Order: sequence, then C-alpha cells, then structure tokens
Amino acid sequence: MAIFSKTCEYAMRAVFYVAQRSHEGYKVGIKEIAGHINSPEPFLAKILQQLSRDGVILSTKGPNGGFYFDAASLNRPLADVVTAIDGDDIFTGCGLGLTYCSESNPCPLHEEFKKVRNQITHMLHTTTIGKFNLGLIKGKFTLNK
Amino acid sequence: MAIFSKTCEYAMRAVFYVAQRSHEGYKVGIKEIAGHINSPEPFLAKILQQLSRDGVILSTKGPNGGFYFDAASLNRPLADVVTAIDGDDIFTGCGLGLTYCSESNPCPLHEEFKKVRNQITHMLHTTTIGKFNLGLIKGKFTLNK
DNA sequence: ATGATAAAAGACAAAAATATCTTTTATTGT
DNA sequence: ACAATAAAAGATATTTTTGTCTTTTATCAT
Repeated sequence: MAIFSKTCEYAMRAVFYVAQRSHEGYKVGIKEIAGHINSPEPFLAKILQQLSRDGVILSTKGPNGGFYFDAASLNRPLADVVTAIDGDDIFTGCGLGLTYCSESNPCPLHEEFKKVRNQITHMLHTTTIGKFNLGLIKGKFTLNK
Repeated sequence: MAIFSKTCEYAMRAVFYVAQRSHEGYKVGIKEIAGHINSPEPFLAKILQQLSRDGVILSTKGPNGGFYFDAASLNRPLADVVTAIDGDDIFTGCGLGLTYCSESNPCPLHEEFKKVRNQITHMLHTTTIGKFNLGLIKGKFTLNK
C-alpha cells in the first residue's frame, strides 16, 4: 500500500508535467503526457477526464488542443488534485479505519496519527500545482519511473 | 484511499485487542476478536493466519486455544504488523509512485514526502503492540466502528 | 463546408483486494 | 481412545481498482 492510489499518483505526475508545459506556453496531448510520466495512455485519459470535469485541469479539443493550466489554476494546491481523485479520507480519516474515531472517542493511534495527517495536509496545501515548474524545466526533478 | 489497506487496519485493531486480552491473561478466539473490532470473521481469520505464519502473533489450536501475545511479542513495534500485511512500501515508497525516486534522482515531492514517511515510521516504531493495554482496559480507547 | 485532430463519453476486460465457505489438523478434557 | 474445540489451509466468490477499446463531440485549418 502506498499513501495515494495509483490513479492519484498518475494524476499528480500528469498535473506537474502539464503545469511545466503550460508555463512554457504549450498545451499537451494525452500521448505526450503518458510518455513523459510513464503511465498507460488510455487509463491516464480517464483520469484527466475526471480532473477536467472537476475543473482542476483545463482542456480543449481539436487540433492544437490538449490539457493545460491557466495562471490561476497553477496556484491551486495539489490537495485539489488528491481530493478530486482519492476524496478527503487522507485528510480526515482514522489510521485504524474507524468511522467514529474522534477527539472524544479516539482510537489508540489517534494522537500520533493526527501528526501524520497534519503533515500530509500541510504538504498538499503548501504545494501548488505550478510550484515545481522551474525545477522541472531545469531537469532537477523526475516524473518518470 | 487510506494510509493502510483495509486488511492492515483490521490487523492492527485485532492486534491491539488481543494484546489487551493477553495482558489480562486470556487467549482469544476469532469470534470474540471479530466481534470487538467489528470485522468480518472469516476475513479476519485469514489475516491472523498470516500474522501467525509470519510469527507476529502466537496461537494454539483446540479447546482454550486462540490468539495471544507473550511478553516479548508485546514489546514488538506495530511496524512489524504493518510490514507483514502491507509490506514496506509505506516506509520507503515514493509519494508519486516512482520506482527510482531517490535523493539523487528526486520527484518534486521528495523532500516534503520524506517528512511524512519519517513521521509514519516514527509512529509505527515507537508504538509497541502492548502500548495501549492499560488504556484499553480502562476504556480510554475504541477499536470498534 | 469539410477533413483532420484531440478530448469526452461509454462499454468492456483484467487484476488485485476484500470476503466467504469447506475441509483438515492440532489440542484438550473426559 | 474419543468427542469437542479452535486454528490452518485451500477453494471459491464478490467488489474495487486498474486498464483498454470504440464511438461521439468539439475545434481547428484549409
């Protein structure tokens, strides 16, 4: 088990790649994205379709069409991508899977697990979709394999 | 998506419950465990079988048999349970699902995600299987729903 | 207008996770 | 020894996640 679903991992990688290409002034087609983030093309298409429906990513059809972000979207937190794909379980869920775990009715892990959740929440809210554009252009980061 | 698989959540809840009962001097049968942690009984049986095979939990068959922990086992870290069920992905894996993500070849999230992983690792290594026995006996924690 | 392009939508397929049921094996108390 | 108990093992079923394929719709360039 990983922290995020495979679907969500592909989504985040794709989003970072598209953000970089948007920063460079391009729209990107599925094929190019899938190639650069090493994901199955038709599956990724479904994922981006969902992000598009949810308004997280922008797209246009037809020649020179593709996926892209505008300036406002580049400033949205990565958390929006995660929520769109995996829901908000990771931000609010109990470490032991209990529905009614809370401050007043805690599971044994509650206190420690809260720190983990907070760290994840912090990471996903302080990271914007466009945050790594310059680093990616400079080749400082990998999104592939 | 949660941090741990459903299987692992059941495993941890079961382990905490059995630990408490072991502390009180009892062995516990599947039915009693499943009832107290609200899990499907035959599925839980499979999970505990695996923990038993891996030497994480102890068991004996026959009348008055059941699952239990000895003193040494009660001091083992919860991490052993997680590793037995979910593997070590959660301790070492990349946040974006990349196989070759590393210090020298990092994904964009690498630095921030390391903090999350470290927090999880710390939680699972400082929490022993028997850590909550007294709290559980006093009814301070829930393992149910 | 029309042909080419590329995403959207819908139906379908495979694999993995979750869950159940039946039979076997070990242990205990009588 | 034997009947009762309880976990182990094996076979099977269901659901969810992951992945594919085909058809439709929107956009662009000519």
